[in-house]
Parts: sequence; C-alpha cells; structure tokens
Amino acid sequence: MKISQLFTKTIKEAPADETAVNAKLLIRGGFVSKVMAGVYEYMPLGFRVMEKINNIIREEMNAIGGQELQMSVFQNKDVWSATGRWQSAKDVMYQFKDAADKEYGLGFTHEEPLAAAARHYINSYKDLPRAVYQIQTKFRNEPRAKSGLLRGREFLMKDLYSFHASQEDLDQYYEKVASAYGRVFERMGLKTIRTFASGGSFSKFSDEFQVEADIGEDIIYLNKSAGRAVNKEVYTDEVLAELGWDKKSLAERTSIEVGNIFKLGTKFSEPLGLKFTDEKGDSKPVIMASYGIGLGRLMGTVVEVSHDDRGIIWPESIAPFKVHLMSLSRNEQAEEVYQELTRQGIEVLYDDRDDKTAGEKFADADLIGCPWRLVVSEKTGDKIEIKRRSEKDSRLVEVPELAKLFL
RNA sequence: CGGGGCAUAGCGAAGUGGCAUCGCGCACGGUUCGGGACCGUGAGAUCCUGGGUUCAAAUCCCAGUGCCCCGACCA
Repeated sequence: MKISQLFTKTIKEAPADETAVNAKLLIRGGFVSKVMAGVYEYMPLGFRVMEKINNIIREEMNAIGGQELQMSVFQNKDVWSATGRWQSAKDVMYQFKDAADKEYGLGFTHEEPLAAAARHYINSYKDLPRAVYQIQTKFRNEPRAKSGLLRGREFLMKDLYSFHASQEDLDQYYEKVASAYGRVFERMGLKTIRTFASGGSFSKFSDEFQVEADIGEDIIYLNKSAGRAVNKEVYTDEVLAELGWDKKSLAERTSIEVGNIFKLGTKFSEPLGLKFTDEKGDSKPVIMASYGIGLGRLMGTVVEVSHDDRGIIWPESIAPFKVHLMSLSRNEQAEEVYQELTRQGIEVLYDDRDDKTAGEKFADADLIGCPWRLVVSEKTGDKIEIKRRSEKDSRLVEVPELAKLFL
C-alpha cells in the first residue's frame, strides 16, 4: 500500500473530546473514526488490524473444534421472552418497534438464539458435544460508553457457545477454551491474568482474562505465585478461604477485561426446550457454556499497553503492515524495494509522498507503528536502513538480505 | 440515571454586547528535504439547536441536544 493512495491521513492533534490514549492514537493514525459516543468506524488501517485479530481468534477457535457461523443481529422478541431476558435486559438491549408495532431487538449476546437454533440439530447424545462461534457486531445500550474503544455501544465480538451432555464434559471443554484464550492473547503480545469472577446463577465463578492497565475499570487481587487473580466483585473472606489464598499475599491491580468465559448449565436450554435423549432413552436438557472476546476492546488494550509518546507499537502478529518503507527523495530505489518485498508476500506500507518532509514521514511511521521501518535516502547509499519500531538503533543492510529478515 | 466540565473552519484554540480571529491541515507558486522546515497567495464558518432580551448576540437569559470525566450500572 502506498501512503499517497491511502484513504486516511494522520493528524497531528487528537480531537479534544478524546482523553483515552487508545482513542487518541488510533484516531491520529487514521485507524478509526468516531461517529458517536462508544461507536467507532474502522478505517482501512484499523480494519487490517481487526482482520489479523479475527484470524488469530479463528485459528484458535477452529483448533478446539469451534465451527464458525453467523447468527442474525436482528432479534425477535419471543426467544428472549422465553428466558425472561426481554424484560431483565431492557436496559442493555436496544429494543424497538416496526411500523406494524411488532417488537424487535438488536443482539447484545446470543445465548437464546443459539439455544433456539440448536433445537433443530441437537436431539441425541450422539449430537454432543458441539461448539460454534461467530465474530459479529454486537449492540449494547451502555449507560456510559467510555475509554475510547474499551467500552462501546456497537462493537465486534467473538462469541463461542458449547453444548454438552454432561457437566464433566463441559468442565473439560471449558478448560480447553481457557487455554485457547490464553494462546489468543499471548499471540497478540498481551499478558493476561486468569481471574475468578462472578459466575451468575449456575456456577460459583466465571473466568475473566484481565490485562493490567491503569485505564481499566476492573479491580483485581493478584496472587503472583499462582499467576491467578480474583475480581473485586467476588473478593470476600469466604472466597479467599475457598481458594486457600492469604489476603496478605494479594496485590490490588487495575485491569481491563478482554475475555470472559461462563458455564451456563441449563439456564438457557431449559426454558428454550433444548433437550437431548441420552443412552438410556431419557430426555435431558443440554448443558451449555458461552465464551466471549471483545475485539475492539482487545485492539484498544493492545494500544494502551504498547505505545510510547510518539505512537503505537504494534506486535507483529496484528500490525496493519509488517514493514513501513519510506523514501527520502529516492523514490526510484524505494519503489524497487517496495516491489521486491511485495512480490515476496511481505506486507509493506510505502511512504512514497514527495510533498512531505522527512520529519513528517518519521513522525507518521512512529505514529502508525508498524514493527519494521525501512528508510531509503541519500544517506543510505545502495543499502537500506532498517529499524524496529520497538528499538532505538538502526542499521544498514543490503537489499538482497532484506526479505530474509521478514520471513 | 446523579455530579462536574466542554461545544467557534477538517483538527486544535482565541474572542465576555459592536466587521468572526489565529495555528495546523488543504489548494496554488517558490525555497527546502534525516525528526511534523520556510516565504507568498487562496479556499474553507448553521459560532451545537430552538426560543428570548437588545438598535445590535459567538458573547446575556431560558429550554434542549451532543461529547468528555467521576459515580451508579456492566449479560
């Protein structure tokens, strides 16, 4: 991609109404554009990052047997009334009427519609277990959208649902998902802390994946030796006793919840009549679990924990481009490098603008934050200057060596 | 939903009753060219919306809307 052709451009000053670092940098770099409180549009650079995140998640979900599907965002009232959530979730679910006064909602999660859909396909113990997931836009009427991409009213979410014949089977799969979640976050360069959190009605705890960050809205108590934490919402003497944790050994931290996994039991399958026939011929409700990752929040979190005063420092796995190539009055030679790297399948963002000063180009490279920066200039002669975004020092390399560095 | 703050050009800001300004960005011309360089010219405004006061309102008053922060809330 040539920057001279790019749809967006960078801006020097972030809009005054953004205070969160993630929003400031992502807007300045042209990754996202704000529409309303808690609603952002993903511009080409941001979309590329999002696609990389999606693909990491897809790989890990597929690896544990998840089957990707796509539910509808548009929701009919009946299925939600069956569990009582049409009423109880009124504050969070966007609900409205059509011209004929019929009521509808927008999906903020999909337990009900998934359980309803599964009735068509799950009838026997032979149909279990199953796991399906989607990556889809969710809508939530947040009373207070805030912190840039971290709490939105419209956001992309990966939601996985699993269906089981027994509690033991669910428990086993649940741990598989927890491991997969750990890999997803690790591949994006995030250190997550698995955290005991409120479990809702079915199980004692749910598990959250928390990333330490001052901007986070969660308070967790970290047990360093265990590498686990407990969320403030369940931080009680009884819980600590149950976990066998000593209050004095816990450290209070502020953190961002990037993922949450829940054992649902039969909370949704029973009211929706999702049953199966077991080996003995008995009819039983299917046991379910759901697992969520907020994609926009994840992207915002990476920016929060990986930036400096000049801009974003993307991990290679989700950077919009691997290489940021810039020409300082050497467009002919830079063009060759661009063509060569592109031919080898390396993603290059090429700053070919000849009406910009060197300073602006360097500033943009740092702001956009691709992992590798290449400079072609008078100074570099026949060689190319190469520098990692995360490091200070650069060095000169011969053109033929270049590609090897990135493969 | 409670408390606080803000709203003027694409972005950042000044203007507290009397001709709407400045910087960035944008266009054109020129000088530059390794860290947002410079000179000149130009385009760009529903001063958040509606009402009121006044000879005169971006400015004062009333109502509303939007955005940010704190809190409540967060399947």
